[in-house]
Amino acid sequence: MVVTVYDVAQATGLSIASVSRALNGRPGVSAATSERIVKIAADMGYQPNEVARSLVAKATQTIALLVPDITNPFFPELVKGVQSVADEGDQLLLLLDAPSDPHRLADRLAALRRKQVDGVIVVASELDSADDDLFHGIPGVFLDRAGSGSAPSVSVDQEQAAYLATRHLISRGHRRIAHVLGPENLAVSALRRRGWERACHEAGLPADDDLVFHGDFLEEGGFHAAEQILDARDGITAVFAANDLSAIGVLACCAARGVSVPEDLSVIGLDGIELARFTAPALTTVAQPIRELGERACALLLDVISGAPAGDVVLPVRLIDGASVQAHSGDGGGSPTNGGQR
Amino acid sequence: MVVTVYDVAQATGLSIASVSRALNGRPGVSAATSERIVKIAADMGYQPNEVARSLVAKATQTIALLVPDITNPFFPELVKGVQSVADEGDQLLLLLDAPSDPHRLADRLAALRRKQVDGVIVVASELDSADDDLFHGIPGVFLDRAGSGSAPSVSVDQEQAAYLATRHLISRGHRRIAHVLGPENLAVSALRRRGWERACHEAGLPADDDLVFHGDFLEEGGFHAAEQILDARDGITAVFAANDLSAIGVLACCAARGVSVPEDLSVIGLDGIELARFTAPALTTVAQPIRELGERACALLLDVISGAPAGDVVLPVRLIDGASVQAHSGDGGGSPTNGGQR
DNA sequence: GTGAAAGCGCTAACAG
DNA sequence: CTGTTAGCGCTTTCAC
Repeated sequence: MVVTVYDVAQATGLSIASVSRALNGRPGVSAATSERIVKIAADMGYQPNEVARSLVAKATQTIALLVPDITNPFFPELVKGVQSVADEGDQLLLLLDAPSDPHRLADRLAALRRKQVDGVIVVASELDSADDDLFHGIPGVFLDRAGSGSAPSVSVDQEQAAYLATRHLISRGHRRIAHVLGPENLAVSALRRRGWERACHEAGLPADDDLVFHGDFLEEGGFHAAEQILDARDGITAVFAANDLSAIGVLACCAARGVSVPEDLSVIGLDGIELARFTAPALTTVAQPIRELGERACALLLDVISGAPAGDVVLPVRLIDGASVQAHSGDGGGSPTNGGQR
Repeated sequence: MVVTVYDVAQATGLSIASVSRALNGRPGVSAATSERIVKIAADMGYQPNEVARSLVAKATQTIALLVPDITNPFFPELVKGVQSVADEGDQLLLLLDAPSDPHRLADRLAALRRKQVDGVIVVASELDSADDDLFHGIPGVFLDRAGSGSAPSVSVDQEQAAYLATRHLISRGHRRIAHVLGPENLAVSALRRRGWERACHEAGLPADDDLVFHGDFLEEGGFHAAEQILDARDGITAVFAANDLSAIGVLACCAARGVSVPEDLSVIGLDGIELARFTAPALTTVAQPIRELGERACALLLDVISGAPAGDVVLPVRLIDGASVQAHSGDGGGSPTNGGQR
């Protein structure tokens, strides 16, 4: 039914050894025979069985990427980055969703190990406990989570990113800045909150619980948080949402209630997803170099696999000026605001 | 280094056959020994090598999902659907991006075949030529593309969906309705355009080239198209964007130019992505049952793999009322519009 | 340059 | 109930 090296050997009248050599371009066959073998194999529609090959090679040319929630636009952009270098390295990329439950995550990882994947990248932004040797022997790297010891990582300084976002609002004269949290159990959420706090404290501004609103990194949570912010109002003139999706939820709520952004309320996000350019108004945000994060992570993994020394990588963020932040009448330093793009 | 059945056999003093039986819960071992084997194996940290197992089983318990552009939010939602039933079926799901170039697509498929995946789902919305036996022997199903003959498919009636979207605008009194196209080379684009045309013609409305604007299924293209629409204006009071992402681009452009939606221009999309609920204003759109499409496709594939008879599946769409469409002063029939949600 | 044979780790007859 | 023995399809020594 399916044609194997045996069939090719028989058809050519040669041994499977020669066939294998020829098909893999390995030396030890005369150019002439090699050519003949390749041609006949092609004619017969021979396709090597990678499973058999992997069994002897003890390598599968396959790496896995575990992503917490493919539905969040941040991750697909990350995937693109990983994909591009995986392709270059001729590795097949398996994308799968990572259970947030560390126990189930470990199971998935074990399954991958049994499948003999050559390496694993886990996007651990939404993972809390940095669990010891999650990887249990297989080469692995963490993406979007700072050094957890057990494996090299590629990430940005989340606390700093949040700090910068908040600084931006402060420089525009805002004195009461609300923060929409990420999911409470995540390390990133805590880091981003801390960055916001640091910026506020440093500027002598309040950063107490009254200014903190629950969120979930999704539009829904941002929308909800905004409802509460708008209900309370409480002198708040700006909000720093823990990520862009939350910020989009905030914008949606404002629109629904006729609160105009940035005139009545300034909004800043964090992530720099593509979509942020197409909100109304365009979202001001602190962007992570998303694609590059993916690329570096994959390159790093390839290094680890080949046994090269590998250290942690931390990439810089940068502010992207949209039209969702406006100078507030207060004092405040900073240059005059960009008043929107219309 | 890695522990194998041999090591376990040695440790228990039994044969590899018994070990294999016990580990797989197959009959032919006494409960007592079986228990002992399992325990010892666990202690030793034994992990079966799936590659070896696959070689003999001639099955990998793995299916692949080829998606054109994971960056378009439509697809991640689809993935979720597929994932859920793949999990139930204990199949590992490989997600990979499908080159739009049919030649490179064929290569990818060939690679998957060599990897011995048990089946493949190809999201073919963005594929033009329905190429004969793309699958070349491996069980496969098409997702989001109507019957192409070579493999069963799961889809919605795209022409009808577009027709419904346009009908909705017409029922709100709009008489000059622009259409933002999808990528020109795609079959879906043509179908959606045709649906728009049918609705217009049927109502005695114009559907000529002046009303058709290029797009790319992305925000960018929608934004661009909107610029042209607003520049020309030309009596246009509503636009039907070929997909939600395009519609989002249109909304962004309107916002940037101070054109209010739906007061000055009504906008309707097609897809029903999650995000459509959080635009400003919330997008009115014809929704595909995205998750269910994924679920059905995977279920169908599982059927095909197990040799069960499998027919094409067509799922219904439904209108989701947002706040981006408003009744137009003209005549028009239909019930009074929902004036926005604020 | 070419072939015979061993073996990757596992499952599945077939004997005992 | 348990062990021996063949392979699955391929790569790779090791002889010739």
